[in-house]
Amino acid sequence: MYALVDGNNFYVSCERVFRPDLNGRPVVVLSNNDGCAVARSNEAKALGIAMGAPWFKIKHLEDEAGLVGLSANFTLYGDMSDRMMSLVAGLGHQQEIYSIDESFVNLAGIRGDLIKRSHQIRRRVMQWTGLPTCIGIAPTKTLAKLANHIAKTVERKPGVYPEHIVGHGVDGSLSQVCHLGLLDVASKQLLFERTEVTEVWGVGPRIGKQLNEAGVHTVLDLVNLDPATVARRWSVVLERTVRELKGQPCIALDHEPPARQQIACTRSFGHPVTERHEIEQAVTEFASRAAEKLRKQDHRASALLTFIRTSPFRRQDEQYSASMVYPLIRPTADSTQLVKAALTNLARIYKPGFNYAKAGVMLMDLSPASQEQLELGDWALELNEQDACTTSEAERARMIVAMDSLNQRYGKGTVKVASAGAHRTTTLRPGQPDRNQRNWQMKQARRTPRYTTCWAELAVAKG
DNA sequence: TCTGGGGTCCTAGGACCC
DNA sequence: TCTGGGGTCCTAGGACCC
Repeated sequence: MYALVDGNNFYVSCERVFRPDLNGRPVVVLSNNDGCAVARSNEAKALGIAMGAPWFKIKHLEDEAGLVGLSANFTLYGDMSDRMMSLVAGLGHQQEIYSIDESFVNLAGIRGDLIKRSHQIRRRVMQWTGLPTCIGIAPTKTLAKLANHIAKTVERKPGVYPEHIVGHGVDGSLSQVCHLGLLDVASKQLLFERTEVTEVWGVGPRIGKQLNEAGVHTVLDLVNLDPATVARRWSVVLERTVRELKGQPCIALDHEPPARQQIACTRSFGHPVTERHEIEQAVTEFASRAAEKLRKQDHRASALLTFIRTSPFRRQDEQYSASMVYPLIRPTADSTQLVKAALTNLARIYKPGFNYAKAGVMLMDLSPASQEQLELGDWALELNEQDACTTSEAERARMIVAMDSLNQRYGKGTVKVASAGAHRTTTLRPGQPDRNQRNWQMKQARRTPRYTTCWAELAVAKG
């Protein structure tokens, strides 16, 4: 049995903990540059504000309906999330943190009344963090998500589900806590019949539309499909969803999720940017931050992608979008090298005369640092005096660690890479590179010699 | 002149999630 | 004027090899 616990209107609830005056009012939390709504209070949802609605289109509701728009504070939400997650973990023995506001909990081996236990956890989270939550319980993760949806809907929209099933009062009702495992077949069928198929985890707008066209409108319709047919007509992914809805677990709990396979840092500018140096500045920042995330998970990257693009929303503008991958022969987490790579890419794809709206840096082909250490050792042996940098590998490593801890302590961007000198070398990394690296190497060989950078230009930017 | 078939790897693109 | 920022997984098709 699995539980899915999630925070209601999470970002808005976090804000309300410190701004109780916002209770009962329509509130949205806005993305970077106050671009669009990424969280909505129930009151804001009732106004018909969609997820992702651009602020400039809903701003008029400030005057008309008392709507409050808040700029996001993701650091705060992250902290609140950590506290919530540690409390929720007490619900069972294993927890998978699925997103900033959601976690699955494995309830195997937990005896006693799961509903009472869930309500206790909800009360504790509320008492200790001020965050409201809902909990769905079921034999599979997909069903637990569905149960959670039902728990929220019962609370928010009375009348959607038959009253004789969802009940009233706290412990006997499906509001806030919904345990599908305890319901009889007929009741479940009724709930499924009243739930749109697009509410199912794994069914997005596209597949939803296709299902509708095939006459599948409700969860009940989907459950009743034959999995083999679904696999043939749609995909093995949707087949898994159908099986999970039937109660057959196909998606396991990841209580120790694997390290990220890629790391991205991208932003919209908020206003059209044409100046090359402005984009260079942004790309430098993105590469540095991505590198920090990379070191935090103790990995190295073997490739870096830089992209820039104009805004598809500005129809009157000529559109341009380009990206380029920079292969790193020796996997690295060194900010200087990564910034250098990002800027080299940028120089190749940047074209003057366009109104740029967005840029980003992605690190790819990540591998654990431990593996890298060995390779680093081998590589260092091959360095001859000509190739050697002014600082040693060990010094560089110490500097990176110092940089990260300063940034962590005094805030993002306290210390950053300002510029980098490049020294051409042609040393190739020995050992057995994996397939991707070999591929990168081949491409690299056709393109440019490798750059090694020095740490002489590390600059303190703030304070 | 006739022009296989199976396997693997890689990439791009599409779908989904929050 | 102003339209988020992350991620994952799967599949189809091309390139290449034997």
